Amino acid sequence: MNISGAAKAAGLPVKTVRYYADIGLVQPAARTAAGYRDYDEAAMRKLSFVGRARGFGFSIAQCRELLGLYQDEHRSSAEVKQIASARLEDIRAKQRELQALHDELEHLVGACCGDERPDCPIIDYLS
Amino acid sequence: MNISGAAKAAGLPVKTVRYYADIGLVQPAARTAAGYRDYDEAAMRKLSFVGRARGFGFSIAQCRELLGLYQDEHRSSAEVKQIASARLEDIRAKQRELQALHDELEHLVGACCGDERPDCPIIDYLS
DNA sequence: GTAGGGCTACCCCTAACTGGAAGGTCAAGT
DNA sequence: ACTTGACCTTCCAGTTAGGGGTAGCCCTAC
Repeated sequence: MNISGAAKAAGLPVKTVRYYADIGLVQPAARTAAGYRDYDEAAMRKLSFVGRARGFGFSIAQCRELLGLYQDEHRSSAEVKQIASARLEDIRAKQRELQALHDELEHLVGACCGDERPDCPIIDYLS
Repeated sequence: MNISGAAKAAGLPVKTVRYYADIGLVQPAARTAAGYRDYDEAAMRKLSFVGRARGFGFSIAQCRELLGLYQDEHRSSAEVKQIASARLEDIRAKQRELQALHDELEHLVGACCGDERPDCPIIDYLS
């Protein structure tokens, strides 16, 4: 399978798949005589795996780690769980931060009458 | 006031203040004979304003826009409210996205027993 | 006069791509 | 056989919002 086929199958942009090959995250199985990247079943499964993990917000480094575990017959589920748990805690921290921001900004937006006059509690608050 | 004084007053790193000057977001009032950036009251108020707006997650481009309104005697509060409302909607969208991610990942982490065995629902799900 | 700290510009680095240019390749149509 | 257009390659540059480090002035205090 050439790069556009593999990209389509994994639901990723071609540029991204090329990028993953460049950084050694997911290498094509081979190159054709003309130098085209050639993806086999296994490589395409890895692409999909990474695509899904990225969708979950795992970083490239974390994807590399997960991919190592994915390919490791002797992995323990504890290792995977630890990475996922850390990511879950990241998400919770981000949620708390966003909530505080949301509440404050909502308060400001609610206090601004939004008419023609230049008086604005949002500007006042930021000043 | 020199750059470190202005930075301290605005609660920003010196590098950041220099960066804001470089991109024309907040220019110093003048340069000394030696080429040092010189911040007056107005410039320092703008620095603080931007610092606070950045703390709210407004992008540099949005800060530029807000700063324009901040300095505009004839602004309407509606313009400001619109920018802040858009940002609020950004935050809400991000929150919804994070919540979905959180729930899914929490489910996966909960389903993983996390022991020595290689069987792992997280890996299974990503594959 | 010299030691120290502060200031300047300059360049490279980050994450994870994205866009574009220049050039080679492939398959279909004429 | 030739051409066209889509596809592939590599490489370079840019994105956000600065951070880190260096070399070389500058200013103040002792």
